[in-house]
Amino acid sequence: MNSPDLSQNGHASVDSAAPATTDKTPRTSRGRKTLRAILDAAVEEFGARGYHEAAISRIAQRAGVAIGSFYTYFDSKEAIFRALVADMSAQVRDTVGPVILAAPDRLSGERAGIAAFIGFVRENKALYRIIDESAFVAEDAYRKHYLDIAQGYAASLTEAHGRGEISDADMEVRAWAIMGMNVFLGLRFGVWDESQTPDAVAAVAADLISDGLRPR
Amino acid sequence: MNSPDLSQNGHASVDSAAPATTDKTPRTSRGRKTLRAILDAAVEEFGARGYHEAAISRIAQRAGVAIGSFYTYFDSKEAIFRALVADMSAQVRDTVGPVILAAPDRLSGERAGIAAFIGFVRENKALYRIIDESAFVAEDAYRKHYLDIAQGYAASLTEAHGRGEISDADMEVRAWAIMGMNVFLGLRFGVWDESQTPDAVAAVAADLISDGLRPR
DNA sequence: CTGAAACATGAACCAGTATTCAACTACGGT
DNA sequence: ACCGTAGTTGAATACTGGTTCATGTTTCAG
Repeated sequence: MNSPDLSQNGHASVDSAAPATTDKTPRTSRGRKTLRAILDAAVEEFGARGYHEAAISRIAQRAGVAIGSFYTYFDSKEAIFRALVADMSAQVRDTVGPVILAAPDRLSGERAGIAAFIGFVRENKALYRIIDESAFVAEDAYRKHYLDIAQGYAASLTEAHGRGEISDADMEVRAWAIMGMNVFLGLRFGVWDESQTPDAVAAVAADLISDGLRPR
Repeated sequence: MNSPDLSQNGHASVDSAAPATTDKTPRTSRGRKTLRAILDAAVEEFGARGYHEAAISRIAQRAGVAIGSFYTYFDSKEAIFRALVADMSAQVRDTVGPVILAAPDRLSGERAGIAAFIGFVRENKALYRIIDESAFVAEDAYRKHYLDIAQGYAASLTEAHGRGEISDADMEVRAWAIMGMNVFLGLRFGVWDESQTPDAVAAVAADLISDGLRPR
């Protein structure tokens, strides 16, 4: 495959002993700048037109470089798309995760997390679309994204249960249920329509997660 | 656009006074048979390869007809895809809706509905994928699909609240949250993995919807 | 300064495939 | 039996856009 190492701040890049024959990671600051430009252009292009309508030539144009330069940094259209998916998958986790953890208890963390997610989506509509489309372009990356999140989510739910904060049940199913909620609310109230505040939506959703529909 | 009328049993086909100049609806039983074959082949092809990888030539081949025959019934690749989306959108509603309504009360209906949905997904994986991909191929159809469902859903939640079966809150947000739950559970436990029974998953989800996470 | 490694360029190549169309065959009513 | 309409056929057309590559230019360590 061979893509430049995009890992910013920390996230170990798991290059399992790559023979480094054709490492596409830039070595000079000029290269890094070009890569950055291509990446940003790609987010715009993929976000605006979707994977298949997006054209490498247009990405290059947006980035202000020649087509050939694109291939200096990425092996293919799919390669850069995958890089973007992985990059933004990490961004979502790094944005929402800490917010949930910072809360005093699980239930209030849930609420803060949803609000943070909707806010993130509003600021990153293109990236949101990219992850969704990866289901059809790079299914394994898509699965990994949600499987990873769900796993972490289920684990923290189990912990919360250990502390007596939430009731008992299959935490994996719950994790997927709550993830689905978040994603759809993000689409509806983050991407499609911003007339409601993230907090208002999060309040309703968190209340549903905490107490359900049943009348008191 | 001009596509053949796929509406089975009832569902009014809203052909707003089409000049009928080029109606593609088959007029003979031979034609109906061919159309059916093309439709079935298209579901297979789109389901297996996704919209962009799918080829009209391959659909024709699967259906056992010539490429030209495809264009006897559909104006374009996108047209048949949209027809499939609309068709299956109706199928989902007609399958799950009645199950929910048949339940004695909203909360138990919720559970039956989720189980029915997961069951439906397992029997119709291809169609499930088609609806999801419509977000990128025919966004308006995708929006309509979920907006319609959410609307009906919110309305019935409001009714249930009127009957005192559920608590008060923004029903549209709730509808979207529950839809998202369903979709993700359908993906995870219907498409990706069938090791759990739909009923088991539905039980956990319905319990979450009814009583939330909070320990009793 | 200097040469090798990095990086940049974009025309040309090429594969895939949606759609058209002109010729042909089957059907159904009279 | 006959004719007009419905349906069938698949080679040819047309176009898009990913990828390659041979030829420059820039960077930077020594």
